[in-house]
Amino acid sequence: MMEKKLGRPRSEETRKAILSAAYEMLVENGFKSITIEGISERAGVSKATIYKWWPNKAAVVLDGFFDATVSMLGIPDTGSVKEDLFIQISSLASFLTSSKGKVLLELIAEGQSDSNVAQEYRNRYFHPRRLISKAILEKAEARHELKKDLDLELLIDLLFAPLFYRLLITGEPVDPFFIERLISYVLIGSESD
Amino acid sequence: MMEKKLGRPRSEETRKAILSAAYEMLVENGFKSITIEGISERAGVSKATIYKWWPNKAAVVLDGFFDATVSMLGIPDTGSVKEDLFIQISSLASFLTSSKGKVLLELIAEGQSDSNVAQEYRNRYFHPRRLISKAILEKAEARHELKKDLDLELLIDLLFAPLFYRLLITGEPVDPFFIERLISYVLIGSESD
Amino acid sequence: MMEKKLGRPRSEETRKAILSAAYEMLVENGFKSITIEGISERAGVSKATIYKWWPNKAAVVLDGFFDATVSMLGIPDTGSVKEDLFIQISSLASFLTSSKGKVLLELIAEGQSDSNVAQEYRNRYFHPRRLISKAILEKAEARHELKKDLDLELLIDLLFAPLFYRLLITGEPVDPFFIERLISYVLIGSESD
Amino acid sequence: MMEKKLGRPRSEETRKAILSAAYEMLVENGFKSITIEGISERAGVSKATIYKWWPNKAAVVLDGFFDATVSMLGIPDTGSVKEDLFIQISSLASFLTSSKGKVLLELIAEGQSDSNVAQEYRNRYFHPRRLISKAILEKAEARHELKKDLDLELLIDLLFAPLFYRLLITGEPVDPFFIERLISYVLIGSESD
DNA sequence: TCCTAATCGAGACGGTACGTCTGGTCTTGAG
DNA sequence: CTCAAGACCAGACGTACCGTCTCGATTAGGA
Repeated sequence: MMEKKLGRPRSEETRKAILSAAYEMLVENGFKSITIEGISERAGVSKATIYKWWPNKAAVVLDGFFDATVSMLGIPDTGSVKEDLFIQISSLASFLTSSKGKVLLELIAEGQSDSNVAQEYRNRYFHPRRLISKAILEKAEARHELKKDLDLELLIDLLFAPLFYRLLITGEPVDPFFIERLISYVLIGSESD
Repeated sequence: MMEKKLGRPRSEETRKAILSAAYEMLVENGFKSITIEGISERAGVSKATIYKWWPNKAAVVLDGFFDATVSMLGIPDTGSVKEDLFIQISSLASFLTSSKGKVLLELIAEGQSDSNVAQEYRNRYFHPRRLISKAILEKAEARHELKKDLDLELLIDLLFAPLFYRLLITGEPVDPFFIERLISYVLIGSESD
Repeated sequence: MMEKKLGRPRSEETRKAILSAAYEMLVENGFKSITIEGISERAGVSKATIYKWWPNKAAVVLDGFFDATVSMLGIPDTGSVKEDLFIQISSLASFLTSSKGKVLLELIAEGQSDSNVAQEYRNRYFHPRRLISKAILEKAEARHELKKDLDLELLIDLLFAPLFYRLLITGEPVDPFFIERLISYVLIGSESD
Repeated sequence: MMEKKLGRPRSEETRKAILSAAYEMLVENGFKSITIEGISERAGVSKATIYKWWPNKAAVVLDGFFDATVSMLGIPDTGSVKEDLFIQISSLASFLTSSKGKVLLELIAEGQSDSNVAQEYRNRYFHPRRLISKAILEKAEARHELKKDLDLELLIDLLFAPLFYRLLITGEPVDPFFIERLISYVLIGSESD
């Protein structure tokens, strides 16, 4: 019934050193420039140890990223959908446009050719945040701020997709004014009365 | 005053061989698996020749891709915005979900770490298509199908962003039913009267 | 005054398992292919245990070899030097050309870069056998089969060196006919009267 | 009929740099301590280039050794077999006991587990020298210094084997006095009259 | 029966070198 | 001047063993 733990236990210190090294290098020079050899050197750790616990570069880097990006994820609750959404979307936008957020975009890029990576950022990043958005909208629904029977999933897509569209594709700026207009427009069709 | 063209002229045959080789390999195994060495071998061309005319892998591959994807780009004109948009968005969606379209997503991914690539697909792919969308909406405006003073740029973002959001990030399906709901919802706030 | 033997005593079973594993692997695939890791696995023993008792690979392997090659070493005594020598040299030759003997040649090879190894095979293999050869020759001297005041050491070198010369260097065969001629020629200059 | 020589020709400079580096390291620290990586670094050459032209470490090192050890190989001709042999054997002995000669012993060692190596030193080193010994003995035969119908091959084995036997196995010294006695004893059975 | 001390297995770890691969540059001679 | 052929450097890849190191479980004799 009990799991046996034979042999020398895995060093937590080493694990952290690897993840920090990976994350630092990620922020400094971007995903593309990272090498396992570099991580190993920076972390003062043997390459073999890295390969022992992670199958490839993407896996280490993802772990490093999410290990460092454990955030609060509080649900804003001002009493107004618009404000709640503005808070959530703004904070996402300012993260994405920071140097740390750039990394997330690179991981999304990596996910196009590595489905494990895609799986990871969906589960570890997008899914939890989507639940929050949904909670915001459901509360608003309960307060009768919104029409009944709205397609909340579509609504969420409409609220978030443009941020990534601009950052990943068109390169247009994502500023508070844009977010303001975005929320306003998307919610027009959803207001009750 | 005239530019002199001394020596052996550049071989058009060679140029085409390189671009086709690049494109074929792109469709077959994806961007990541492409190597200049592979292209050189497949095209029966020296590596040095490739480097002579393109600065790096991404440049050749982009050229190969856009060289092969010269499409019609007709402006749909059914007399109904919804239908026009449905035609344009559907055809984009079916392209993006095809094996050739997958390549575009990979190029977008590549663009996250190589701004030249980003510049290229913006200018050669997205900009022309955006003009068409704008034309559709402006015609509709002229027909008074839409309210005056709409933020057309925002509208276009809202119509296209969700496709890429789903394909690049969430992995949710992009089917005709989704497109239908998307267009409907986005246009609610824009209809005149 | 007495040595204290505190703690758990060394396991004889383990010692044997290591030596047998080493010897088997030695005969199967040769010295070069042996790894401590392999021995440890095959013997069902921890690497650390091996390093506890032997300083390096060569030491274990040597022990394994000599542990398995404890031979009779009887002194032939037919009454005739030639025959006695023929018996001894032939049996050496047939050992050296067997798969087990090949190992001895590999150990000699190893001895060129590891003086401990050289020391070991000299003391544990060659010295005892040289004493026998000397005994044979001294008996013959006592029987007046040989001249007085012969340089027995030189004689022994001349009798054995060619075997190793052929096996280690020239690759020429070492067969009974060769041994016959060898002994005959070497003893010509040594016969009394 | 003509061999075509397409492409960039192999760099002679690079080839030499590799062989010298290999040889220097061989003499300095012995065969065991040599690494391809070390040679590559010392020669200022890419590892890939080394692997392009030589299949493994032994091959490079052998080439380096024989490239550096191109010797005169004159046939001594004093008119006396004993003296001729003494000259040849002495010069071999002093080579073998020098730091450069130690390398040859290490190559012989390597040859025990790599038959290509064995083949090489037989063809490139031992065979030519054996021909000289034979020439010396044949001249002596022609001068009637030696008996007719002697087994010259055996004679040569007896003259050279003890040197290697002592150096490779017993560790006994190989000095002029020993060589003197060796030659004298071996030739006793061969003198005419 | 408990205590003390050494041995042992399992296996993590920092290293070093392996032999391979690709990117990008350079050198030749033919066209 | 262009091109094919192909040699070359740089540097990361992922693997294999090395020899060292915990950790917990065993196994003796002595208290």
